[in-house]
Amino acid sequence: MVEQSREMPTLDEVARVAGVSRSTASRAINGQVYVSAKAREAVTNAVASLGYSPNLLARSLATKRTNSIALVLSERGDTVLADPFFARVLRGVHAGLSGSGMQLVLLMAQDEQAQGELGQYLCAGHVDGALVVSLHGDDPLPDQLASSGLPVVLLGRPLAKVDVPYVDADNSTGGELAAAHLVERGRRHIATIAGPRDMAAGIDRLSGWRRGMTAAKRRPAGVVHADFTAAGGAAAMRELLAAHPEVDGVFAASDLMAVGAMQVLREAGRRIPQDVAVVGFDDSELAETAVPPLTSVRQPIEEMGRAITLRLIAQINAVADQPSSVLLPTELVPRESS
Amino acid sequence: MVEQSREMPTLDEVARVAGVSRSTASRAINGQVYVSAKAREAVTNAVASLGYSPNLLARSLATKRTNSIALVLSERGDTVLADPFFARVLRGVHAGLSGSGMQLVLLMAQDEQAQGELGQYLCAGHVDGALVVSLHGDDPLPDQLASSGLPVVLLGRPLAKVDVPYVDADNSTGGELAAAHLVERGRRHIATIAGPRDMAAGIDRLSGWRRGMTAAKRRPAGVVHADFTAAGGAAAMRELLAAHPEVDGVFAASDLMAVGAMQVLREAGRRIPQDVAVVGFDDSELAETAVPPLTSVRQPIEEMGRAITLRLIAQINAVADQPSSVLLPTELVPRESS
DNA sequence: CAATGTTCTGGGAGCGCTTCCAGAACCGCG
DNA sequence: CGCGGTTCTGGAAGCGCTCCCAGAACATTG
Repeated sequence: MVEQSREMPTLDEVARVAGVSRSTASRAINGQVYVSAKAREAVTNAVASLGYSPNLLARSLATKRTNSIALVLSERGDTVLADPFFARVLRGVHAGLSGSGMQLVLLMAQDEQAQGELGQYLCAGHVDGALVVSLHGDDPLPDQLASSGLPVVLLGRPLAKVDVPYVDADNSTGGELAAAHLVERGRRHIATIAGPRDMAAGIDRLSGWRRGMTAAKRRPAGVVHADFTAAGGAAAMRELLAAHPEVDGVFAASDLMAVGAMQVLREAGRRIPQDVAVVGFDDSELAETAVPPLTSVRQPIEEMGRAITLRLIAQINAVADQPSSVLLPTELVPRESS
Repeated sequence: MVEQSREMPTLDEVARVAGVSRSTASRAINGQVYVSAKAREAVTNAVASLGYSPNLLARSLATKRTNSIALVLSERGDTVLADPFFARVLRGVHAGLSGSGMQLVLLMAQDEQAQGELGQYLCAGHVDGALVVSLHGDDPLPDQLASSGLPVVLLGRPLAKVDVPYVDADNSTGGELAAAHLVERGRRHIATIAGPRDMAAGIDRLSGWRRGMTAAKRRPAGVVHADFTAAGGAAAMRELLAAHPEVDGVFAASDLMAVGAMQVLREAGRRIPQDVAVVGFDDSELAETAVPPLTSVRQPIEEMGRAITLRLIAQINAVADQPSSVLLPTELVPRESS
């Protein structure tokens, strides 16, 4: 059942059919110089007639280049995959990869134990480099990988100061934009549902929002941390309503949390945006389909995925002069919820 | 910049440090029989002290086993990745993979030209098997792969009769359930927004719905095909309203189309579910968050992803007695839209 | 025509691993 | 003590490819 119906032809056979040596066949196939037109043609024909395609494994073993990179989700895979964020990153990575001839290996740390295996797998020469999406900023993996010499680029600012290049959205400015927007909309009691304290995205959005509030000379009307999920956002909103019933503007650090919050607001009889204006973060599809459509801070996730990929490929090819890290701009997309 | 800081130790070095031959070291590492306790311990120590981890490439070359499988998205990658369907499949695949020690390589046919490369890559021995998610039923890829001897399992019934095992949801029964439900809710003029004619999912849901209608002795009050997107669903709904203003029940073959349809209904002043009951398909997150929450036919997507993965692994390991194909049950999840 | 380059070619040594095979070491037994 | 049997070991031959190197073939000069 597992048998490969036809044995794959090898380079030796190609060489034999073409009447040249294996070396010459190899050179012809790889388009190198110093191959006579005659030999090249013979090899080309042999390849075609045999339906030869090189064994990439063997090639990799010889060249120490695998032409594939890993996308590492350093989170429990089942959780992170539920997040549309991930799909968008993947799209960006895919875009960045296209035309490079590289393949993508998807890896997820499913549990503690697998974390070790993962590092081992990555260092065992199966990939040329790794993209690490590590939502929790204190992840040891990036450092571990980088110190083993594997080219690594991070998506998302790491919390610890590690010497690994990263690409992130300008979360801080995004938070600032949200604050400014709510102020501009005439809101007087502005609260925030912040992300987790152990994720850079959570921290930076919150600090940006704080900066925006300070700049507008406003005092925060409540700060509650949640976990970026809809349920978490709902719980946080309940908490906020209880503690600060006067709240009339909320910045949720993710669209998912914003949607959860809107649900709670609706149940509490608050109209959106008349009674309470809501701003989310991500500008995901969810924001567009929400009722009412959600004002949200757009972060260019696909772009980020693309950026880390290009950056990694450049690093693998030892292109010099790479910026160590990049923040991509965020922008506010006003809709009807504010 | 690309240098691997420390050269990876090889099996030879382990053997030398342990004072045994390479063969013995290999046997010890792979836990084979016929290794003396003494030798085994020496090797174990050497491995630990050197920080050795086997080069999987070399191992694969020797064993002709790569311990990785491909997930092939035989659609334009950027499109398919936007679909939450895909994320759920991936989650299922991931679950199915866990504990098997296999890795996942993600492949997408980005364009016509890449389609060929893709097939070549897959057959070039880089993976032990392939999962093919091919939404358009007339995709030539599955057949091509299977005939090259590579173990392949499909997600989604292929349109052409090919000799490749597949796993799909019982779309037909799902459509039937939707019809029966709308009838039971007392709807008299039931229409459907069907999926594309060239996808098995579209065809099967429609035929099931037709069967359900016939069983209830009802005549369809309109059938419009759309493309599974929200915009498509909206356009279809407009068409339906124009042609059949009396419609009071709609089965949309995807949640996305259902949401689009609901938008149009709302704009047309129809109340949901009082004036028009709506049933979707997928039971996605969208169905839960829609306003009003959408009655939908649940298909166990994660389960399907898991099933194809287990099936493929079994096939790779040449486990006999595999059912050729499987339909997983669908069920109706009633919510407030009907 | 010898001398000097410039293409082009095949042999062969790897890459790091598994695995076959033949033989060494050890076991208990008559 | 010799003998068949079991357990263990190292040598060596691959897996399919790349790439170095020495030399062959050919072209170009004085």
